Amino acid sequence: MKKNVSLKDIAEKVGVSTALVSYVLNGKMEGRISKEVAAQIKAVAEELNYRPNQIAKSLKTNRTHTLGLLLADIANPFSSQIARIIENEANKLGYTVIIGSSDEQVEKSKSLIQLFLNRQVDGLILSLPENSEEIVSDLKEKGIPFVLLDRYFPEISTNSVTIDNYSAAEAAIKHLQENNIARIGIVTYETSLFHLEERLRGALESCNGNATVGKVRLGNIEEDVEAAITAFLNPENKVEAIFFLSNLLAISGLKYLNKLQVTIPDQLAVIAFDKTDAFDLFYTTITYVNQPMNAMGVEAVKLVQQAISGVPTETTVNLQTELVIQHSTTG
Amino acid sequence: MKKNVSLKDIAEKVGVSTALVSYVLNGKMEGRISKEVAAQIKAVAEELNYRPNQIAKSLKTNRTHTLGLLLADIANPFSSQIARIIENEANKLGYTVIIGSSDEQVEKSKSLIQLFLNRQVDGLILSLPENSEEIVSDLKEKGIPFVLLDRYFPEISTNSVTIDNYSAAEAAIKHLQENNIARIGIVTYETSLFHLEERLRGALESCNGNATVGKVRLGNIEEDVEAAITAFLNPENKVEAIFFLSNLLAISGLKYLNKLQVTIPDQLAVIAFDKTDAFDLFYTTITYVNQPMNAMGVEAVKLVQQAISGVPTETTVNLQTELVIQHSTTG
DNA sequence: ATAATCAGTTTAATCGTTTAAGCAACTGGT
DNA sequence: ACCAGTTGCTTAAACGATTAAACTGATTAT
Repeated sequence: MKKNVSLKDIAEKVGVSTALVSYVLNGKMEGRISKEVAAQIKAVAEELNYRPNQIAKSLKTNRTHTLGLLLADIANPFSSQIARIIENEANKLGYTVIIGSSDEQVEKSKSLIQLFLNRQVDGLILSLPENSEEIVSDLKEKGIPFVLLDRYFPEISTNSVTIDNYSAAEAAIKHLQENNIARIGIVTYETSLFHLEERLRGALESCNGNATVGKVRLGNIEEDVEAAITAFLNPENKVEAIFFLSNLLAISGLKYLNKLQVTIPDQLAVIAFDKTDAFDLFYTTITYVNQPMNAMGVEAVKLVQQAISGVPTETTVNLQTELVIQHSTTG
Repeated sequence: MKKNVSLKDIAEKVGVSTALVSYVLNGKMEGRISKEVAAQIKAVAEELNYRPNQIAKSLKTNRTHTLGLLLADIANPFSSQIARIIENEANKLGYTVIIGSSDEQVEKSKSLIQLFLNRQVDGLILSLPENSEEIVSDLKEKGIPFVLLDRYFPEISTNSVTIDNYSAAEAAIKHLQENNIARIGIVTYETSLFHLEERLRGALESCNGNATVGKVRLGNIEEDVEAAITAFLNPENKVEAIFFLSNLLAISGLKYLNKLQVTIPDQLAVIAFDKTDAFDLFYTTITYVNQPMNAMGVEAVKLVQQAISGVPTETTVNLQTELVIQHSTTG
C-alpha cells in the first residue's frame, strides 16, 4: 500500500515549510500569504492528490468529526431506517457515523460506548436498553456530548429526542372507540423501558379497564406473541381489536393471525405502533401510529452537534406522531 | 468534557517514563521489566481508568482497526442484514465498521470511499453500483485492501465474495418446470450489474425462450413493476409464474398482485430471489432463493482481513444458494 | 536616522502513542 | 580485573497535522 501524500511532501516540492502549506490549504491567514505561493501550493496539492490525514488532524484538534450511534439492532427496520437518516444528516454536517447494535444488552452497550469513546468520537446518539441509567449518568458526569434517541429515562435529565408515546397510544385507542370497538388486546414487551411503559399507560388509561395485556419476552417474541393472541381470542375475553406496541410485535402477530386464518378487520381489528414495509404485503392495509423518523434523526443530530459545540443544554425534543388510519380498523 | 487520562499521567504518578508504561500495558518486553513496577503501573492504569487514545495509536502504527463498508442503502433489509453480520464479525476481530450508503450512485460511492480512506480505514468491503469499474481499478492500483461483496466485475480480478447467481436462477426455473410451469415472467432491474445479468442469463437460458422479461428502472420501481406485471397478465403472454430477481422487486410485485387480487399460487406462481421478513405477512408462503447471508459476511471480513495483513490474493469466494420451496409455487 | 509596522514565512511545540537505541548498574566467566 | 551479557529503565524520534510565536526584510512614520 503506497504511502499517502503528506503536507511534508508538498512542502518539499514547493520549497516552503509545512506550516505554510497547512495555512494555505486551510484558508487561514488569508491575505498574509503571497498569491503566487498560495497558488503553487494548491497546484501541487492537487497534482499530488493530497488528502489530509484525518487521524493526525484529529490528534491535534481533538475532534474526530465522528459520531457514535448505538441502536438496538441495525438489522431491524426501525433501527436501519433511523440509521440511514442519521447517516445522511451527519454527513451533511461533516460527521461520519460509527454504528453499534446493543441487542438490548446493557453490557454490550457499555462496551460499544467504550469503543466509541476510545476512538474519540465527538458525540454519541444512543438508543439504550432497559436498566441503562448508570450509563447515562456516567456520560453526564464525564461531560461527554450525547443525546438519547427514542428511549429515555424520565428520572435523568438529558438531551433527548422522543415521541409523545402516551398521546400516540391514546389516539390509537380513541380511534378504535370511535369505531365502536371497546375490548382491546394490547401486546407489548415485558420491559421497564419508559417509552413502552408510556405507550401502555396511554393505551390502558384510555381503555377504562376494557383491555387485556399480553407481555412478550424479548428472547421469545414469536411464542409469546402467539400465546398472547391465543388468550385474546379466547371467547371469554371478547377482544375485538389488537394493539401492537411495536412493529416487530405486529409482524409476529399478523403472521400468526394469518396462520389462524383470522380475517382482519372482519373478525378482529388491528392497529400497530410504528410501521414497516412488511405491512405492504398483508392482504389488508394496517392502521398504525406513524413515527416522524426523519424529524427524529434530524433533531438527534442537531442536538448532539449542539452539545459538541459546547452548548450546555438538557433539551428534550418531544415529537408528535400521526395516526394513519387504514382498513385494519375501519373495514 | 474532562481530559482523558494519558500514558503521561500514569507515568508521572508512578514516577517512570511513558515508554515504560506503554511497554507494560502492551505486554511487550516481558521479562525485562520488574514485576513490582509492572504491577504498580497496571494498578495505577486501572485506578485512573486509563483508556488508550486510539487516534494517537493509529497515527503511530498506521492501523486504525476500522473497516469501511459501502452498501447500496443501509435502510434496505438486504443491506442492513449483511451490515449486522459484518459488524459482528469485524468486532470479533477487533475491527470497527464505518458504513456508507451509495444509493447506487457512482459519485456518492467515490466520495464515501474517499471519506473512508481519509479516515485511514485499514480495508474496505464494497457493494458497488454499476459502472464502478474505475473505482475498483483505482483501489487495486493504490494497493488498498478491499473485497467486493455481492456485486462484482468479471473483467477485473479482485478479492470478492459472491453467490452463484447463474445456478441459483437456473435452479429456480428448473423447479418451476418440474411443477409444469412453462411460461415465465421475469422482473429485473434495468442495469448492467453483473450479478443481476447473471441471474437473468441463468433464468433465460433455462427457459428456452419461454419467458417474458420486465425491466425496472431504479428510480421508478413501483410503477415499472406494475407495468411489467400488467404486461405479464395480458392473456396473450400466458405467463404462469413470475420470478422476481430481487427482494425489493418482489415486495413491490406482491403488493401489486394483492391489489389486483390475483391469487397466489392458483392464478399465478411466484418465486423470489432473496427473501425478506415482509414475505411473512403475505397470505401464502413464498418460494425463494436463499442467500447465505451469514457466510457472505463472514467470508468478506475474512478476505479483507487477509488483504490487510498483506496476503496478496485475488480470491473469489463463490457461495451456493439454496432454493426454499414453499406454497407460492407448489400450491 | 530610528523606531514602528507590516507582509510573508519559518520555527518549534504539541496532540498521545510507539519503539529503536542508549545507558547505568549488576552478574558472572575467565 | 576486565569484558560480555543481562536487567531495568530512559531518551528521543517519529507518526502528520495545527498554530502560537518568532523572525526577516522592506516600508512607513517620527
